[in-house]
Amino acid sequence: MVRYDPASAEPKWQKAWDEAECFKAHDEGGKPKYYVLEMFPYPSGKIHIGHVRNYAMGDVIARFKKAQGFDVLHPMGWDAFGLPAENAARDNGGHPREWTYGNIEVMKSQLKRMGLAIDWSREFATCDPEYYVHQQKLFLEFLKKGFVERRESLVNWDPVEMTVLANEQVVDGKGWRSGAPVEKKSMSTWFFKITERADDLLEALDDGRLEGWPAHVKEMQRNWIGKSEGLKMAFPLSGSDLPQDDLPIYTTRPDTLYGASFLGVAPDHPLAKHYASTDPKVAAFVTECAAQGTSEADIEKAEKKGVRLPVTGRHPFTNEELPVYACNFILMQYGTGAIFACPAHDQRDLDFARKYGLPVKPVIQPLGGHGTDLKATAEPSCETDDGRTEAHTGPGTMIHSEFLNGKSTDEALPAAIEKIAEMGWGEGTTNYRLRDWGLSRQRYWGCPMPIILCGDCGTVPVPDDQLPVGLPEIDPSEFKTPGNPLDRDCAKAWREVSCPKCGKDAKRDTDTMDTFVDSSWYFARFASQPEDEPVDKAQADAWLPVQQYIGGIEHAILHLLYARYFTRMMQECGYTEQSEPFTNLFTQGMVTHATYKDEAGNWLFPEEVEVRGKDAFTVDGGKPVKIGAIEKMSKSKKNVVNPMSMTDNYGADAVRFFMLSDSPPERDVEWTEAGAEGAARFANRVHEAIAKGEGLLRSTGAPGADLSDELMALRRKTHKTIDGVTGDIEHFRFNKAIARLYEFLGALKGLKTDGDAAPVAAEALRVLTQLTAPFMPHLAEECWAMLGGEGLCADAAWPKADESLLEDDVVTLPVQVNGKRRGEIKVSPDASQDEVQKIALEQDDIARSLEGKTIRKVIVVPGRIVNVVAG
RNA sequence: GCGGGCGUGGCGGAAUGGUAGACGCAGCGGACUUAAAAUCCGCAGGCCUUGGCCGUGAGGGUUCGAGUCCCUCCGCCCGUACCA
Repeated sequence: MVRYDPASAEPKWQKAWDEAECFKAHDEGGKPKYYVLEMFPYPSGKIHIGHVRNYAMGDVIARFKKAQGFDVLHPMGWDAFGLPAENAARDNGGHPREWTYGNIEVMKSQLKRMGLAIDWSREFATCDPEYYVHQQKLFLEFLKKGFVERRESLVNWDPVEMTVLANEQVVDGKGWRSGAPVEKKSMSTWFFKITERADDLLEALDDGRLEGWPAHVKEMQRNWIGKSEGLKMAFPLSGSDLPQDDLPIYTTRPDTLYGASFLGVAPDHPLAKHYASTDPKVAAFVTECAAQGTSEADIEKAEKKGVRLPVTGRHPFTNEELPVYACNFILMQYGTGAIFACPAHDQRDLDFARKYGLPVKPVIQPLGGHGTDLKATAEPSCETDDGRTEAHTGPGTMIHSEFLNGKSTDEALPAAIEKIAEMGWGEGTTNYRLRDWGLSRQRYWGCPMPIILCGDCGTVPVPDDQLPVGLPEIDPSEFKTPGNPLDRDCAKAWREVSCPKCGKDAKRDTDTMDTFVDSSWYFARFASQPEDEPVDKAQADAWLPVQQYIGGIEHAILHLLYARYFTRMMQECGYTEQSEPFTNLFTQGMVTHATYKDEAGNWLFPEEVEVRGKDAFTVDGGKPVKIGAIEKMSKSKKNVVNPMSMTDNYGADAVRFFMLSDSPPERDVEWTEAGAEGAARFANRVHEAIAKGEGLLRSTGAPGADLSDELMALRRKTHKTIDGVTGDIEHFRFNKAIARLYEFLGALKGLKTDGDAAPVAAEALRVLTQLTAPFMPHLAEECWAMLGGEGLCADAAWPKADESLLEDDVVTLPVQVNGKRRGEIKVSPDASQDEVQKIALEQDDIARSLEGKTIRKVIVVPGRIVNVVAG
């Protein structure tokens, strides 16, 4: 018998699919539409095993939905702008464009080798001018509608490299390459006013529009938007050289106002900056904070520190003068950048108060237990039972708070707001953690802003007939110089233009757009790509929203929130009826691999290592190798495998199959060679089983009604497998679908293919082939052809389970005594509870276990279990 | 720090509150072979002498019954706004 040979079969069937235009989406036609999309890849050089997992999942869905009769759109493209292309140009010479398109070519051929059911006719890269011209048009439309504006913002500035740094490029407050302390610099940049949509973005998480999203992703977005109800109020200031009369603060805990012991402002708050200009101590502190990382984690994890400012603020209720500090844990971007601190009921405030000897005034008596004898005191309080001291941030009863005394915290909150509003000091307000989306990037390899900056007219849109604003040709050597080449002489001719409004000398905006903009509407462009506008509404809405979106959890917040926001803006501009882009979302886990180190502690690639049992050795030399932790694949630890060499070894089907077989798709999966071998073995076993039924689909009809028990059992197994695998695919339980395929293949052992058995075998083998097809599409075609199936397996209709064959005529029920399994009984599935109870109590093992005991209760769960309670 | 996730045999993992360990990997035994590879068949959570006992990160709780629900704790991973 001929063994299955993926190396010859896979290219053969890929060609057959191509020629039949099997996976082309049809805009016209009466079939229901289904849009399945995986997050498009960044063209980094070659495909990663993580891509294989992602696209294998989408491919299962695409093929499954096609078989179920849908007109499927399953496109592919490239998220092609971004910093790595410039880094590559700097390090290796060449132009970012060449590097990017070269990578795309390689990765496309690699994806094709995977045999994915993709409609390649809709492919584009975001760096194609034909794509970004429409992005520039959208930007200008959004500008006209007031969704975008230009304003000042702070960035990480590397004074040596003369460039803006990403947060990840700031290490310990220093630039990653130069090592120079990073400065915070103010620049005029563009913002999408996403905060204006915060409420709708939040509401849609709960009003049913995103029912098909994982709850945890919605929770993450909810927290990210961070809506809070609170109080905005101003504390009147006194002191020398006052730049402002009062200090507006924001708090979500106005109930703790009587516990206030100081006021705090962010280090980059105008008040702090004002005193920094005259007081060296304040200046030193502000500079120190500016050097601290800008990321939220850095700020929150840093030791709580501050510096006293020469002002005090008057407490509106007590008239007490509270000291004002600049504190490193206050964020200028959140609220008003200023707070009142209540150390007794906020941990950060308490840490700070301890350090600087500030009073701690408890005003909430915790519910129940400890803390009942609290007094207003300058000492740290709220001791817990084990002697630690921590702030009580939970609910309780108000004390030492005049008009609030005796109220619960829930009652005190609105009461305090009302009183402050009455007195005219402030008002209740809603605040969001979400900030506007700054989209300007001081980089070359991105979509240019279609804006001209004129000294007289300000920001002027580039006229429509001059779009796209392309990237100027730049000599590759320019990328060796740090900073944005668009700002330098090499781009002078491109940059210096006359103002379209007044005709005077002006210059282009040299910033390019955040690459998140590129990925915020690509899914719409896949659905419809007219030449003269971003999308055609009718055509786009025929496909949108994406029914199934699949990608990494790392995009749970930013990309998905931005895409949701963009869809709303496009809706308002009349490009779609939709407000939400993705109906169902699935977030898949990462691919991990063991790490290896040689005796000297150097990382080794998996192909340099031979694993024998629990030990490992180098391939050349046989020196001992230390096996380390199983971790996310990363170049630095060399624990990466090349999907293409794996495909050479085992076949694309086996690689795809293994990626889906071992772990639930939302969880991380560990790549192992043994697993890929197992998948290849499965392919061979299927091929072998099918070979027994060669031509059977041509030579035999449907199974008859009068069959032996054995053949009936096989038919039941066949139909139960259809039912199970169908449900598993629908619910993204690919690992379980595959387990069922293994089980089914096992049940086909010793299959007879003659006489009465022929039609039953034909049915079983056809079902095996078709259920395997979404996972191993090439093998399935080979099997389909062997069985004598008509046309391509990829075009065949999905098998339907016969309901009458899904139930057995006898069920086995476990019987427990006091919750422990003591025996089992066989009963008819429709036996009454009384009958089941009777049979259970008479069963030998059960009767023995019950000897000398009194039966108190018998619980019968139909079709499940019997539990006898006895004592 | 905050937010999210995960924790079950040697390993990946199954299990609408109802037989814990389906299925796979590695392992062991057997068949085939001069031999090996490949393939096929079988065994397999742990502990005690055939029937039990113990077992789902730790500790409590709810229940006739808990891997699953509740509370407390431990460990690991991800996100944290200019990486994509």
